[in-house]
Amino acid sequence: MVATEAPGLSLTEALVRLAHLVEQVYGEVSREHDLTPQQAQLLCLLVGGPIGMTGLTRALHLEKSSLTGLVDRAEKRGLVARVRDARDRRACLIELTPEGAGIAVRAHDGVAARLEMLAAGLPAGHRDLLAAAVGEILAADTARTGRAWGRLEPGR
Amino acid sequence: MVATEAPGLSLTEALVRLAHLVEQVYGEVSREHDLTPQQAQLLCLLVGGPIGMTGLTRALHLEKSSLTGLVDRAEKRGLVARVRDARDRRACLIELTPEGAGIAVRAHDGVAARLEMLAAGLPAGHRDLLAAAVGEILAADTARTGRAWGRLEPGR
DNA sequence: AAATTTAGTTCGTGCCGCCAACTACTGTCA
DNA sequence: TGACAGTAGTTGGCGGCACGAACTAAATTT
Repeated sequence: MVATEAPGLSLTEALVRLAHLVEQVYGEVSREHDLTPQQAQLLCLLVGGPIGMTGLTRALHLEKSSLTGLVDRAEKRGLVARVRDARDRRACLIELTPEGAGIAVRAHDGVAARLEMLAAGLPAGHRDLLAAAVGEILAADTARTGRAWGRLEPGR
Repeated sequence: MVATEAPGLSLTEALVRLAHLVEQVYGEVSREHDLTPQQAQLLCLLVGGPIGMTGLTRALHLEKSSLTGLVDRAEKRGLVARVRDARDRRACLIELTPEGAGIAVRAHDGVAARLEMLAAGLPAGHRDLLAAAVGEILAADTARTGRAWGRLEPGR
C-alpha cells in the first residue's frame, strides 16, 4: 500500500518521473557542494576541456546572454576562468580553475554514486538493457536535432 | 560520424543525459503553451484533483514560500484557483480552472507525444523492459525517501 | 573599402527558490 | 476553559536563472 507503482506505468510517465528524480539528485548533490544545478552542469561539461561561449550555448541550450551571467557568477566564485582564444580575438574559452576542477569531479562522482545506489536493485541484465535503451533514445534525439548533447568536438 | 554514441555510455551518464533530454522536451512543450516548466508541472499534478499547498510542497519538493509564488502567478493567469478547505479554515485547496485543465491536458499530451516519438525506434521488448526498469528505480527511491512522487493520497 | 556575419556583453524584465519572520487556525493538555 | 505547541499558508528580501533587444568588436565576405 505504500508504493502501488508496479502496474500501468506508461513509458512516457516513467521517463518524466525518472527525469524529475535525476534532477532532484542533481540538485541535492549540487547543494552539498555549494553549487546551483546550473553551475554543476557547467563544471561537469568543462571537465572535458575548455569550451567557448558559443559552444556552451549549444551544449546547454541557453541563449548567449544567459550564459554570460552563468559564467560571470562561476568566475566570481573562482570556479572557471575566461581565457582569450589566440586564433580569434573576439572569442574566449572557458576553462576550469584547479578548484573548479576538483569540485566538478566530486560533484560528478556524487551524482554517479547516488544514481548507482538507486539502480543497485536492478539485475545486471536490466541495467545493460536500460543503458542501451536510453542510448537509443538519445541517439534518436541526436538524429532529430542533428547535434550531439555532451562531448562536442573539442576546441570549438 | 554523426552520432558516435553507441559505445561506453555508462548507466549513470545515460540517466543524466536522458533527464536533460526530458527536461528539454518539457521546456519546449511548456513554452508552446505559454507556460514555464514549473507551471506545467503544477498543472499536470492537479489533473488528478485539487491538492493543498502542503501536499504540493511535498510533491514538487519546494519550500512553502516558493509554492506561494508559483500558485500566485498561475492564479493571476487564470490557470488555477485557491478554494477554501471546509474542514480546515487555515488551509486551501488548489484546483484547476477550466482553462487550466484544458492547457494541462494539452501540455501533458504534447510531452507524451514527443517522448513517444523519441522512443519510437525501440523494439517493443526494449520499451517494456525500459518502463519496468525505470519503475524499479522509482520504487527504490520511493522506498529510500518513504514517499511517493506523483499521485498522493487524494483529498489531502 | 564596405557590408555582412559571428562572438560575446549589457540592460531590463520576470520567474524561481530559499530563508526568516509573521498571521491565523487547530489540536492538546492541564 | 484557557494557555500552548504545532500546522497551513503568506510576506519580504535576497540572489540566481533565462530571455530578448540593443550594443561593441573582430572576422569574413563581397
